Amino acid sequence: MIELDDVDRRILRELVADATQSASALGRKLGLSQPATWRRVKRLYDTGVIKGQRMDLDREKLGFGVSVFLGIKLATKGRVSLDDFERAVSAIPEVQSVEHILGVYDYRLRVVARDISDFERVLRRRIMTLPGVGDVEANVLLSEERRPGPIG
Amino acid sequence: MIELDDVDRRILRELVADATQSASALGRKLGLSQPATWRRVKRLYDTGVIKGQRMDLDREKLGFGVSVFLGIKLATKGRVSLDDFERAVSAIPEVQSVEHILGVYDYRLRVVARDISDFERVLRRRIMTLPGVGDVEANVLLSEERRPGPIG
DNA sequence: CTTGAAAAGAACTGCCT
DNA sequence: AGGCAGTTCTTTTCAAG
Repeated sequence: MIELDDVDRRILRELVADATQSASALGRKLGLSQPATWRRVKRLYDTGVIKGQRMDLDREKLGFGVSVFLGIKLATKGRVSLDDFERAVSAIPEVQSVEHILGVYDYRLRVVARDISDFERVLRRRIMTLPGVGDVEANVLLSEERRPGPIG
Repeated sequence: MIELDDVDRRILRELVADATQSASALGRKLGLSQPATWRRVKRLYDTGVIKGQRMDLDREKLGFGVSVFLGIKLATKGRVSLDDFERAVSAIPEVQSVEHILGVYDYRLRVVARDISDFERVLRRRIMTLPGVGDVEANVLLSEERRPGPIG
């Protein structure tokens, strides 16, 4: 874990709100010069606090209007089973995220599809044929809100 | 839904892999000039296919090593109940995402905390006191893999 | 930390094919 | 659509206080 001062946290909060602003614009808000701000941002990248930047795409405009969350229980849960499952699931392009979890289910997948019948195809041909799959629970995404989350 | 040609899809695939690359670097890979590439990227922003860029922070390095997914059923489900719930949940800083879903649960929350006892505090003081909360299911995140998802 | 400056590169504009 | 040339802005790295 990395020690951050108050200025670093304000920088992170600003960048989470708008990732595209320049070091000089950022410095103006914080009362810092452009080089000082730039060095701090670079340090946040170098220490790994900032892992990078992700494109935020509109999946609906790309023709993928359906997102479904799947909770999956494995029938067998040895180390090999987990590795096999993860390797197989990584080959499915419709899977947007794979979360290994501890609780009622073993994995949570976020799957996107063009429509419900396209989702049925993915479910039957891709998901249900994954190695070791047991119970599957599905929840269809209606709407979502992303929030910045705590910084410090 | 928006019509994209093959070049646009290659641009999106490149940008999903690395959101920070410049228009000239992108153009070199595609055999396009810098202005031509830039105009295409701008058009992807203007049409809303690219919604923006998000900072990808390392929550562990920020001291928030615990992520938990909560499935929540509401006891009462009128329109007012949903609005009340969403408004109240938006005021909790530890909540990273709020997903309104259709299925076994009504909402799925992603909650981050410093450790398990910190998570217990959030759960008891913040989550369980939300208006209309019925059943709650919890899954602790062990590891996750994000994948690009389908473009076209 | 600051200011100032300089060089490189990226973003943006207008014009022409 | 795409390319070329040019302008403006940001990034990145200095030196000096």
